[in-house]
Amino acid sequence: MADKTNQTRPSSSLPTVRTISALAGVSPSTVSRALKGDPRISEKTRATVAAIAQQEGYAPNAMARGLVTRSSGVVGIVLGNMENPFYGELVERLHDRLAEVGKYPMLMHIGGETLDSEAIKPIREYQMDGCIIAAARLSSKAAETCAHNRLPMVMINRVARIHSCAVSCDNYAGGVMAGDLLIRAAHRHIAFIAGREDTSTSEDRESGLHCALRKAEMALKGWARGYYTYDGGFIAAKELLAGKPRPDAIFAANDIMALGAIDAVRESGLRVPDDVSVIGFDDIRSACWHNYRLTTIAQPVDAMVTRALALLMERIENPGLSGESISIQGEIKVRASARLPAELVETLAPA
Amino acid sequence: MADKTNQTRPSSSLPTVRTISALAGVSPSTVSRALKGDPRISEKTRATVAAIAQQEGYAPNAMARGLVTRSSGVVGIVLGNMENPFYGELVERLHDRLAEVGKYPMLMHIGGETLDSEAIKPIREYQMDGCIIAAARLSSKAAETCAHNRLPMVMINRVARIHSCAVSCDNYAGGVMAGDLLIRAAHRHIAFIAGREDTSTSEDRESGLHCALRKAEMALKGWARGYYTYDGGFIAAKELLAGKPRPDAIFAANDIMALGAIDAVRESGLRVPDDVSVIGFDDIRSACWHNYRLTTIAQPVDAMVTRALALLMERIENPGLSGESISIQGEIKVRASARLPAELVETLAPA
DNA sequence: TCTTTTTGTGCAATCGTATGCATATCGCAT
DNA sequence: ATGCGATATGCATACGATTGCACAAAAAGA
Repeated sequence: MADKTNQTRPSSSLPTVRTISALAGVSPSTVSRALKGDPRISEKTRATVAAIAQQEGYAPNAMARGLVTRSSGVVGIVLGNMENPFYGELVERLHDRLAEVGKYPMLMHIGGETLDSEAIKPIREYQMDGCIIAAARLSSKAAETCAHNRLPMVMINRVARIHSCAVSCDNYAGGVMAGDLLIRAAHRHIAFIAGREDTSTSEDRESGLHCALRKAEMALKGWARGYYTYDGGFIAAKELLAGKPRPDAIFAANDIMALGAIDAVRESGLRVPDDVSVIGFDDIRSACWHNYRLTTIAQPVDAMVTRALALLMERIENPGLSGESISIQGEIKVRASARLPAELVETLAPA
Repeated sequence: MADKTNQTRPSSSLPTVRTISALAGVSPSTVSRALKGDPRISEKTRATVAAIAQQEGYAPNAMARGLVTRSSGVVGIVLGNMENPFYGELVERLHDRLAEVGKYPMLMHIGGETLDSEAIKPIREYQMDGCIIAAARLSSKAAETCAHNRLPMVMINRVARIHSCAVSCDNYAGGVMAGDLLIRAAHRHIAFIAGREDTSTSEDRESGLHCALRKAEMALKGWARGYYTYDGGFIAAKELLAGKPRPDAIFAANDIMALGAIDAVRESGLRVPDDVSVIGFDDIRSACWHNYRLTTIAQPVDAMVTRALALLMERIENPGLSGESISIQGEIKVRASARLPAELVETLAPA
């Protein structure tokens, strides 16, 4: 009489709760409860079920589970252009942290100019639990889309303009640090290389620089857009170096532009930092390559990822929570691409 | 009497086939068929249903669909260490191509030394349709796991040692090209910087180099391991340069090691390519930075991705297909980091 | 011995979509 | 009028796990 409920599937299929329940002589519901540690199940049953599940190589079907629990366990990661290796590093850590809380990352890439509905289709189809937006550009649009779908979302490396969550490095403070260092090193003609239009990261870093300049009663002596790319930074620096007076320091809104700027300075027959100091932002791996030794503001990636996921998880559990912005202080990494202030030189000299 | 089947859900929930079917006055099955273009549904009905679905912002639930079709639409991408920006570029294109065929990428990262069961859990839980392995290391283990789960899989940038699919650049031919170029440029002391242990990419590139050397009746004059990292390449090059006779050319198994090598050469007070030529492999973005202008073998990433996905899709549709290895010819990018052969110089001189 | 409580399991419905099969409707030839 | 093939649609079930509720068995109390 148990034939109907206990029929085991042909062994070609993967084991299901029913396979396990039949083998353990209990009901499917007991198997389900035992496997997730429901306290109502006796220790003995739990052990039996666990052993059989292990032996049969059972893995619960996430789709079936998601269907009934209304939680897919999938978190979307929206990425823009991957030219900047910073995002690769970010993704790597996001993945690892997500895995710790049992979520899995599905990649979404918005490469082009537009955020078409095609790109965000998976967030609805897969009933994503939440979304992390790590694209500097188009992130407001992506955020709107998430909000519209009532999807918990947190932006990373971007401040919230609309009602939403965001975690970023304190870009303004970073800009101030960079500016201060340059000013203390007696630079008089400081220029800035901006990222793409409408990116708060670039704007805030620039504002910080302006703040530092203002305190020293100085003004920005050059400005060019580098579009967050190496080539953009190179061209922007070339342009700045052709200006009069020629800048003696360049602060770029991110590291790859700064590296491009260093190469431009050198190609112009000038030396870094003797003739022109260069400071970047991010502290990507290549920033500490021997050829560059880029002084830069390091983004606290670990802390940012940790806080971002905390915010996200809170909102997945409680969708009613309101938006929250966190900005974390970065750390200036003093390397060789920027001239040192006299007082620092003295400190370091004895070594 | 239609109350039971036609009850619309509270508007807080997302629309489902039933919502649409109630609004369109047809059955859920008709909605399902209409939306996926089943020819049995009349044009009129299809139009009505499509319009309502559009208006209600309906998106089919991928989990429910996956449950019944036994196909999740999810393809796993197994990544190793992301230090090499090559993988970032690869992932970007993989995503875009997958989207074209209606598959979505879920990231799996195997950072550590071991490929623990935790890392591959999602492939079973999410009933992935297939898997792309883009990790140089541990890929055999990952492949074994896939095979064990009867999961269609293709390795990329890695040749198949076991019964499975793989798409790679023709690493051997690339090694030959690099070797030939160096030999034709009259280099006499050629050294090699290897990647990590047990990676076919590194071994095949080295074999190609050896082949070229043999043809010219020469022998390798230096060998060091660079572990596929910038620092590794730097240290390896330092070591090679300290050897006697000092190499006048270095071929590194990938670009970041080559960049490290260039920096090491320069830090040793030597010039590239005047004193030492350097050739890399991959053609990552930073290879064409002005400071390096690295001569390298460009991997045909687009073609590799295209072929890899074709293989994968074939095997998703027909799991019985046997393993297949594809290797695609790379292209040598002649830049400034390697001295040019006399005949090439003449060709280029007039320009 | 008979309740009452506690503890452990099972039943059955549910999530949203897909699909084999039955059926209704129509046109058209017999 | 009857039968037949097309064409278009609905019914019912399956996919696999979860969970509210009912219920059985054992333990505790009267």
